[in-house]
Amino acid sequence: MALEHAILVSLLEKPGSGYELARRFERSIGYFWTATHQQIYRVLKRMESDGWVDVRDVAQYGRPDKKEYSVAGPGRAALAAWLNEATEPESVRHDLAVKVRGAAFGDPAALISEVERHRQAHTDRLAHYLAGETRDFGEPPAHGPLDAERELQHVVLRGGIAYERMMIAWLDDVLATLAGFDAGR
Amino acid sequence: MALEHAILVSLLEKPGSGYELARRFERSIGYFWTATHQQIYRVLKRMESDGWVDVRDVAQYGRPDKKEYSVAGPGRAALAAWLNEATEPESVRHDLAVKVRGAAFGDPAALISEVERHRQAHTDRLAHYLAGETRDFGEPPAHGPLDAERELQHVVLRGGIAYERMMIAWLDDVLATLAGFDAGR
DNA sequence: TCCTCCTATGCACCTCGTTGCATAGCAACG
DNA sequence: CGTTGCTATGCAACGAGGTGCATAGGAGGA
Repeated sequence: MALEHAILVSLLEKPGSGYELARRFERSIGYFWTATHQQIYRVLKRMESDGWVDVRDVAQYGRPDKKEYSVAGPGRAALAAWLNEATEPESVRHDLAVKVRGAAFGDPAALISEVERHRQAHTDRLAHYLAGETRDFGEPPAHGPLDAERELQHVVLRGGIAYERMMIAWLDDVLATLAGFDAGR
Repeated sequence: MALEHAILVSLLEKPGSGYELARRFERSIGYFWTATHQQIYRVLKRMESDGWVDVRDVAQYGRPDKKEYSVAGPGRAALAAWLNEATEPESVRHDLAVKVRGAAFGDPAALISEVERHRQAHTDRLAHYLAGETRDFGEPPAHGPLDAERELQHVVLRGGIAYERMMIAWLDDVLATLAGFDAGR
């Protein structure tokens, strides 16, 4: 389980509340690790009782108070230990691939609109990534070329961009294959 | 949940026992949808009681008897319904991406061997895919160019190949980034 | 003969993840 | 003043998924 480690990384990048973490998991972090607010609150409780994070009540004006979490020593140690631990690549799960193979036993042409829907979703996400790259990494950093945090965030984003481009190209391949059945009928 | 649909597709391609399905999920199907034998047996029971599949006891010599499952009418209908249903892209989970961003708060160089391990795994899998492609799709099919089942299996395999190539290229990008910190120190 | 391995099926338990719901403060709008 | 909507936290229940273990037939080797 890497959710607790993903939370540690996010809190090291910037301390915040459960609610703020949940919103980060809808954007940057969530592009390669998803979590709902329920999971996050539950795991934060456990991490707090394990001494991995510290909590601080923060009064806010114009909105409800919040609990701001930050990483404590044992949390840092746990993250360091996990980084040195060998983990297997996460299992891939593409329901669309199941559908494509299943289309052989139904109407392949009926799948075209579904594939196009997925293609659109990946195109949108790619545009979003590219906009984020220009915004956050377009200019060389003011504090020298060796800011590890920034460089590593950028290489992860480049991974997301490569993934979306690969998916769009593959979905075009799928569409061409499906169109071939139509034409050849 | 697509496990039941993945099982339906696999049984339509070829009827078999839970044990055989489990081994298929370790190879072809398992490249884009994973499942343990426990999940498979459990779901097969449910599918049987729902009338999605038929069972046939098969006596074997030199090994224990087995139950051979095949898809029944309601199962076919359920698959067709699912194919016409809009599903969201599965959420991606790359623990390595979490590690890469986490490396900013530890020793980036310590991550190199872990990244290289993953790169090797993806290289191995790519070689396996390419061998399978040559074996299964190298020759044009004897029964005409419009065998939908074969064509669709091939396009899914091409997706796997594209994924592995993308991952290898990205891992090289990560390694170059990590090496940059070492050199610049 | 015993040990190990492969085929084949299954139970019990536990964790992870999701859904639905509840509560509560405050802002903005009609 | 009521409704809607955003911030913020949390409980309860359920289903999916994974680990460990158990059983059982037969093959093959030490």
